[in-house]
Amino acid sequence: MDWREFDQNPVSHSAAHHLTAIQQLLEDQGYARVSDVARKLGITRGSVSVSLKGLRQRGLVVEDQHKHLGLSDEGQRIARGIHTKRVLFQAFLEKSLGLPADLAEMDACKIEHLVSDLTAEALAIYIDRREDASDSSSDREQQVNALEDSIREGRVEAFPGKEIETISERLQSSSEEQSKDKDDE
Amino acid sequence: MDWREFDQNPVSHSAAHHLTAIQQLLEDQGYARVSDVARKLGITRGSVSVSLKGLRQRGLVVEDQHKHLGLSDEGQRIARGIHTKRVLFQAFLEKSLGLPADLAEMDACKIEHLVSDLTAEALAIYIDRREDASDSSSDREQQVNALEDSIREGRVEAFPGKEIETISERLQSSSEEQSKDKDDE
DNA sequence: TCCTCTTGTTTGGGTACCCAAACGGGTTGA
DNA sequence: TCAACCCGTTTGGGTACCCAAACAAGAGGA
Repeated sequence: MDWREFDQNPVSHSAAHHLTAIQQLLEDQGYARVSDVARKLGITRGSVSVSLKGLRQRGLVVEDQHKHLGLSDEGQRIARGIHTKRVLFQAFLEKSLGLPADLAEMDACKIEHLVSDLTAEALAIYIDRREDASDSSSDREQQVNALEDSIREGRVEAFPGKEIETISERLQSSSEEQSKDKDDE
Repeated sequence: MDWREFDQNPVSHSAAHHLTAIQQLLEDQGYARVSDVARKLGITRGSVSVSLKGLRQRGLVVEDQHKHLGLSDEGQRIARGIHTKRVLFQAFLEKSLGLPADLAEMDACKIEHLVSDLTAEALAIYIDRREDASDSSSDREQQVNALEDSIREGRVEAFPGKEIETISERLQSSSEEQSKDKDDE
């Protein structure tokens, strides 16, 4: 598998944030201009101007006669998809893994545009089923406690600690067995 | 929160793969040279030569008198961490979310270097607890079935479909409630 | 010895981002 | 009317990657 698949995504990290920024500005204030996007993303107007030129050529962003920005159908679809992925991952990291909200937000932001649609779909189904099935609050509490124990013991300081690496090795060897079984078929 | 945190990671996607490639080559064949790394990553020797110059300056990669590459302690720690994260995420995507192995591998590869150590730690704990707790095979089967239903219904074609977006909206509004509660305190 | 192969490096070109700075067009208050 | 200001765009510079191509150095085989 080519490890460089990462940069042949539908949209880059930068593009993802430009699109979602426009979408959010439209929701919040009814319009979006280059300056608004620049302010929201914390970069210069010049950078946004250039980036949007590309997105306009790709047909994701449109502009009316008053320099007001909008999203094409495809642009909307992409922006919605990214937003959905962010929400799903943030919720999973926070509620299932027990991570603090700010860290969950940051990690979700980093990966939102990278994961495939099918992965997001599967995560949604997974979260949905867990929520129905059990008293998730006590579940989450247990996870938070386990995590805090781990932090207290200082394992995270030198990642990966011994315990986590044992788990990782076990997972790896079990998946190797599986692929061996597959070869035997 | 600054959305550009993504590029101020300990190592870039490229660097991550250079380091893990060296580590794996050392395991597999006992040595690693520029050409070996280039072959493994599918890029030219020239690119690897330049990239490794930077990693050597950062003290992550070392070189003996015979042009044989190695990892410093810090380099080893980073490579091990990335590898561990890849294994954890791949296992989660495949076994808990029921994704096909190749997709799980691809998505894990994309995010392995981005997630924080604490997130990986939490995921390890999470996986570990689930494995002990329940008959995970039937769990996984259920998840796979649910996912296949979803695919059959063609929801993934136009991501995000209605159902998944409903879940996402619910998650979002519940987390907004939470932060409102926090403000009231 | 000489030819050939492999190896590692350097160089010039390309892409995708970012910034700072300058410029031209509007709007607005004095 | 005109200076002050905000807008969007363009331009030159910087970083981090990639490639292709040219080079020098070493290792062998004929």
